Amino acid sequence: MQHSAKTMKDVALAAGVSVMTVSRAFKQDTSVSEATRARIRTIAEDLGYVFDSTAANLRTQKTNFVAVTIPSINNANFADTVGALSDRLAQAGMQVLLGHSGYDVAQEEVLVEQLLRRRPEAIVVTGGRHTERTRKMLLNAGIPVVETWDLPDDPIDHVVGFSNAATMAGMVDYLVGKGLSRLAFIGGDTDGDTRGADRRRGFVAAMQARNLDASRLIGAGKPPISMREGASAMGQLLNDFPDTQAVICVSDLSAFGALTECQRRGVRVPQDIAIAGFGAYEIAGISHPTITTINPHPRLIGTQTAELILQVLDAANTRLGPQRREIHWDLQGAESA
Amino acid sequence: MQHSAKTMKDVALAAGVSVMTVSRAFKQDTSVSEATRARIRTIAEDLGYVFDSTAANLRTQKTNFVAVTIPSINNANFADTVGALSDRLAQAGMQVLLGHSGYDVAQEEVLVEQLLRRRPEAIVVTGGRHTERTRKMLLNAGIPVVETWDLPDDPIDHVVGFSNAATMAGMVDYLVGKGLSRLAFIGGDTDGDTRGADRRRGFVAAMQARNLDASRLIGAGKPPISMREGASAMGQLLNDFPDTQAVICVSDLSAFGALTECQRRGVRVPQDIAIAGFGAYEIAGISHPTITTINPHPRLIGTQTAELILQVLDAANTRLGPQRREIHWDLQGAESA
DNA sequence: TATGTTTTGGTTACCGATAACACGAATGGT
DNA sequence: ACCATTCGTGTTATCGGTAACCAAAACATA
Repeated sequence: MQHSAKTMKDVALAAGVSVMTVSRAFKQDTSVSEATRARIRTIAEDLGYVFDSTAANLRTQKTNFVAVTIPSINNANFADTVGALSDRLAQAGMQVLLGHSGYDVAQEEVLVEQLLRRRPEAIVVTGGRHTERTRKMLLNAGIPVVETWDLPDDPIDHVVGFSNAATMAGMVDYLVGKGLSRLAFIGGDTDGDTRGADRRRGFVAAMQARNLDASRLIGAGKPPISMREGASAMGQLLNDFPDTQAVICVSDLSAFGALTECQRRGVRVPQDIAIAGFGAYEIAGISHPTITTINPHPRLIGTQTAELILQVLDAANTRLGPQRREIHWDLQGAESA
Repeated sequence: MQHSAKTMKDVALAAGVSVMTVSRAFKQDTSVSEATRARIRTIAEDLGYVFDSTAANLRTQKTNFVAVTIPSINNANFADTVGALSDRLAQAGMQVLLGHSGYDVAQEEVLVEQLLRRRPEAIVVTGGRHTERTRKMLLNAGIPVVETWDLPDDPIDHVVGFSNAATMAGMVDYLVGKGLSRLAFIGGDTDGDTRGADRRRGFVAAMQARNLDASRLIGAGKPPISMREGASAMGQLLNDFPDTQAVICVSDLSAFGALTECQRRGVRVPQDIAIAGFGAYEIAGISHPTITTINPHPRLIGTQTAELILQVLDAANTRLGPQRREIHWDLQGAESA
């Protein structure tokens, strides 16, 4: 069964034509008669020939790869973005080369280097904070770079994202507008999750701007924060700051965990304490009560990124400058706050 | 900024050595002095040179790619498997090339063809049901093939999985052991999700084997079934078969949706109706009540698959036969059933 | 010092496709 | 019937690395 892999040469031989003709038969290229093309295709299929992209990539200097890094593959938000990105790029015949950095910029650096070796035609990174060397590699790569899920002050190239800090300001305003002022924040206790850290900073800044106490910060463990960690953080919050009126969690997963902890303790949500999350995960819309959250439209980030890439690659000759697409997030008021 | 990409030739020129020496400096190859290797590495970094795998892959006929197809990227179970697989393979310098088929075997066929063009050194597919042409392509590929998340009767090559039907038999036994006999099943209403369909068939077979009525099957929509669809299916079940004692859902997500529907209707779980899920998603362990579920150990499937691949590739000369690793699932008895 | 061995680095050909160019045959307009 | 296009196909060189082979230098041993 372990055949040596067939090449175009084998097909050419079997079809009695030159290798070049076989090559042509596998493309849109009109310079082959329909008759020979069909014949070659059939022969190729019969022989079990599979086109070798590797060789074509080298010759044409085009890989049809778009590299993508995300913090974790096991996160519905990022998965949504990658899914949408991948589907849209597939329509244009491009393939996603995915890597995950484990919420670690040092790991991201290793990953970016590995991915660039594969000569992708564009690269998408999640977030706007990177090591110095990562920045340098991305700048030198000579391909479009898109930073997503963030709105960096000093972008490397293109940006498709939103301000994590602004979402927190929006949520603080929403809660304050409901007459709640003793607010807390539950998030990771390191800056490994740079977007989570941005949200925490955004919370603190928004509170201070309104002359409110911003010291109720609960560290829930190493990012990403799970439901379970959200629950234990809520336990800690209820013990340490029993008069807290509302808590913003770094994600809906921790928010749901927090909610279950309240249920276990008989604390009513939102009457005794309001809970808000982030991400508009499906659970936010179906839990009981439903969770107030921020929808950053992950799929939209994916499609917009894909379309930006296709547009930039298409206009490569026209020298299109860095593009910036801001995604408008929504605050989904629901039952929990 | 749009430099033309540097090649080894540029580095060789700058370092005053031959291209071959540069090539050697980038490998374990001992036939270069440590002094020149360090010098070349430094010069390369300064020039912003990035190694081109494409060329190396063509020459060596090795890509370090392992292709993987999953039904959906947005599924915590498959994400766990891919994450574990990817991490383990990365240790061996291999990279995962991921594609998703949208729970559609025709789409899987397209995907497999695309992936094989990239000349992966092994390919992992989820499930044991494929189109005839997919089977043929995989058989002809001349690389190790691993079918996962299933235990096919007629495997293509290697297998790392478990019997979906057996898990349902186990769950039926568990529920019957609790004195419940009027059981229902909630799942997708097409066979798009082949593993889900296997579980439904397993449920029916197990019921019939125990002389129980297996007609309480609720179709919840096109796979994958969401929490929301689980909720509406539960509504339908409560209306159509009000005396049902327990329901098995095709996944924990639909089980959780079903649970929330019960909460909305004031139906007590498990006193009025017991609910069981599948997958051991995090939510099963933290919802209130916690959900009785099957843990198929998704990460274990990933690491076992990775190790099988490394072992088989390593022993390529030794002609190792098809391997079959059965993953032992656990029934996690919890509060909901 | 002479000879054998190891280390280090260079030369050439090649992986499997395709761009660029070439050329004979078919087609068309007058 | 003649010359200009267009069409269909072949030939050659090439993409950027590396295997295989080779040669000079460095080192070791008698």
